Amino acid sequence: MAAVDLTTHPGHLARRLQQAHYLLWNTMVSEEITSPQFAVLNALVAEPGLDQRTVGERVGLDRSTVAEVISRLTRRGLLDKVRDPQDGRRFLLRLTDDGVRTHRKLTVRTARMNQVFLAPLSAEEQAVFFDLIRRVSDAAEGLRNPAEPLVTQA
Amino acid sequence: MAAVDLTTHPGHLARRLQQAHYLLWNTMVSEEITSPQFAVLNALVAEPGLDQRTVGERVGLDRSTVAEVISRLTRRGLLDKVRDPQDGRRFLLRLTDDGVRTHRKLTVRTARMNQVFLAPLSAEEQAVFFDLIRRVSDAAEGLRNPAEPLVTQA
DNA sequence: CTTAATTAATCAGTGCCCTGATTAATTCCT
DNA sequence: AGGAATTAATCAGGGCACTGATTAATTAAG
Repeated sequence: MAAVDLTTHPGHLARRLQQAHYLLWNTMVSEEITSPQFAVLNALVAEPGLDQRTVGERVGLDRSTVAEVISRLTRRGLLDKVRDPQDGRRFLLRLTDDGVRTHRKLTVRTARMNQVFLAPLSAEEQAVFFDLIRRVSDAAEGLRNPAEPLVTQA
Repeated sequence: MAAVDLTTHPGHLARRLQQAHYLLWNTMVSEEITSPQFAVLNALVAEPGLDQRTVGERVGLDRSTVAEVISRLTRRGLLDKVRDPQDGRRFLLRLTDDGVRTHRKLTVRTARMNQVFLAPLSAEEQAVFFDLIRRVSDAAEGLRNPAEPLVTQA
């Protein structure tokens, strides 16, 4: 008697969009390496020697999740982890040769998948799609981290 | 040397969007009931007495996930599960009074949250946002379930 | 210099999401 | 009617995502 139309709820749509992407990734890119794992590989191609926390920051993974993803990639021999001699809390991360090869291979497939995924939209629509999603995400992210919590005292 | 810009990858954006939504939901709607759980409650407000599989279909959850979500809602006393006398494989699902109350309460908060979430977009942009995401999701969904798998023989 | 605050990483706990295999009930076909 | 396919639900197993608590190393402050 008071049910709501979920197709007008951005959260519901976001979840469906991600599910759709997950499926397509699985069939067109890889069943072994997931999209977040690829994101980590990519971050380390761009900036070899990052520590775990920073990688998480780059790709949008929290400390716990990034630890799990990295442990899987390490287990598969795609990246190496060495203690930072300058700061014993950190581990420095670096792709192995196999990791670099894997990243290269998946980069190609990912590009193809993105084309298929976005095929229902025209080029202009794709640009709008990116812009709108980015703006909404960034704004929500901003609510989370109040840039500078101005004087919060009585 | 060949890193890719993830902000042009729809999958990456979809994941970030969902994370942003998750955070906002947690702070503005509920820390107990999740968005998928609300979706299930909502489906049962609309159509009391659905079975588990159909609920999953309505809200976009696969058989395993819907089972987990329903078991949590049952544990919290928000819904009842009774074996269908007509078909002993099915369980018929129905909200408890508490479930109905919870749904009503969260509906209000969810509406507020959606406003905040979409605030960075104008009304027209919001409409476009929904349209584009729906079209991409539906198309990808379609790739998954070939409507009628026309003669697939040699 | 030594204690206190901070920071990187890990761990425990909860929940979502998918696949492939299994079990139990029903339906279809001969 | 009786065996074969189908179907609803469950289970096992892997992966993503978040929070709160803990541990170890570093930095800041007295």
